[in-house]
Amino acid sequence: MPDSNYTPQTVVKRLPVYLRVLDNLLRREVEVISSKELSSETGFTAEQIRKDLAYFGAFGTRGTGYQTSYLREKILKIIGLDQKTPIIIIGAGHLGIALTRYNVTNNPYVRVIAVFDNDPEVVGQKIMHIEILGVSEMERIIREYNIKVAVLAVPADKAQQVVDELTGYGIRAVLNFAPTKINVPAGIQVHNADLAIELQSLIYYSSSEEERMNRLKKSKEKKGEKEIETGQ
Amino acid sequence: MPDSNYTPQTVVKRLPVYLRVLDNLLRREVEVISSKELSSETGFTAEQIRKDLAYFGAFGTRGTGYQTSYLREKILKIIGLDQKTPIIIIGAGHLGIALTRYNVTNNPYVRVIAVFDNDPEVVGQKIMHIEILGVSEMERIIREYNIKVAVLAVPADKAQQVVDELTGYGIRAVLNFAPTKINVPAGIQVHNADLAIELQSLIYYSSSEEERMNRLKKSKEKKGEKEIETGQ
DNA sequence: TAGATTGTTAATCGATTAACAATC
DNA sequence: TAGATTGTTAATCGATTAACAATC
Repeated sequence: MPDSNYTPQTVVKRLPVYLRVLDNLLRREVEVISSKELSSETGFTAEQIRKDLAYFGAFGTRGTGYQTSYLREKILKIIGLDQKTPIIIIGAGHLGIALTRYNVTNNPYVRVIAVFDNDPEVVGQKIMHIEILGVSEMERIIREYNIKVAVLAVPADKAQQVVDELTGYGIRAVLNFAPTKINVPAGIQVHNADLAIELQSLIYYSSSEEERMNRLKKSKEKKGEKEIETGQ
Repeated sequence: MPDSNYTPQTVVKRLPVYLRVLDNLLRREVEVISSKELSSETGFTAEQIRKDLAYFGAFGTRGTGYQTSYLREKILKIIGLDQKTPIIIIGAGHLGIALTRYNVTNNPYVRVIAVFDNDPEVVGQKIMHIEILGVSEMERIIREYNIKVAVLAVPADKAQQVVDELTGYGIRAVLNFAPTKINVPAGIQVHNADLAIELQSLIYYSSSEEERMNRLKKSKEKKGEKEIETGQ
């Protein structure tokens, strides 16, 4: 029963793109924007943009378009970015450090409260002004700051165990960079940001259609042979 | 005209997941696996897995399942990972460095040929054993190693310009970490791995359905008020 | 042969695109 | 009023799920 207020995930994923474009437009002091112009800025169709926004309300003016700053405010509210979201990052390896720096410098909508690691060598150090804490401090920090969102940058073999802990402490959404499937109770969101998988699926497209078809043909032929060999 | 050999992108994105699971199974010396078991390892349905594989051929044995090592070989061929793919990484900032290390240590299917940066301070340094070269060397390296895949980790305002160069030198697929839309000629693939956007869409789900509905309601009410205020 | 599981076709579901009335 | 553009409903497209015959 997808209740009447259900919004497809595919729509939700586009909202931050709209937000970014609106931020850029405001910087350029563009005060009004049509769905057609938003289309050329985002790469999504104008129809899709209008339909996406219609899930949440009617924010435009017929004949004119959308008031940039007003639409931005609305989208901020819809996503829940009207206040800075406190987040934590688990894992202070190279990726964890890069993600911390990235979010501190480039993501104005979140506040990185702390980074956690189990290596005593790095605990106590700082990434920019953010402290690296031992994992034993996780529960305290999560509860103290009422943190709901965690970024996971730990090795694959530690990921499930860490997420079990996190959900136990009240975390509701995890951005998982560990290359492994994670099981969570209903209602908890895990989004996978699997860099190796992204790259590998891209490699599929890096050969021409012709090369792919040749590989495929060879694949099918070999299967044929194999069946004959073993089929007797 | 989606020709008969066209494979949906959504299927291609699942192939590396199958590959990873098969790698793990082989390590555990599991020799045969059913679509049902693959389902529990991947989180995709058994029907979907069988249908995905059917795009490329018939690799299983009815009544038995799939031979792990054979299916792995086939998927390697399909994606084009049967030989190590040479890639380059553009941008030796924190993210570029993290991506380089990550792929060198964790992605056995690619070989990072070089990292490029325009900062003379970092050019000449090494990340693990990989050299950081000036961007003026890009063309030479791309042509010398016949590189088709690039990972882009440069600031947003440099991204389009760099990609224009890359495609000019023969790059056919770009994994873009820069938070901006990139325009490319037909036939060139750009996949966006936008970390801030991933995180922001996750934040949407970090509040409960109730909280979201409240925000939404408020949003719609305010819009209502606004219409009344300005509608006279 | 009986049991299991694939490969494939048909049915369903969901998302995108097209069309257009509403309205600024 | 004429032109423009939204918001919304209907049509289309594509992907997932269900069903089942083929076959090991």
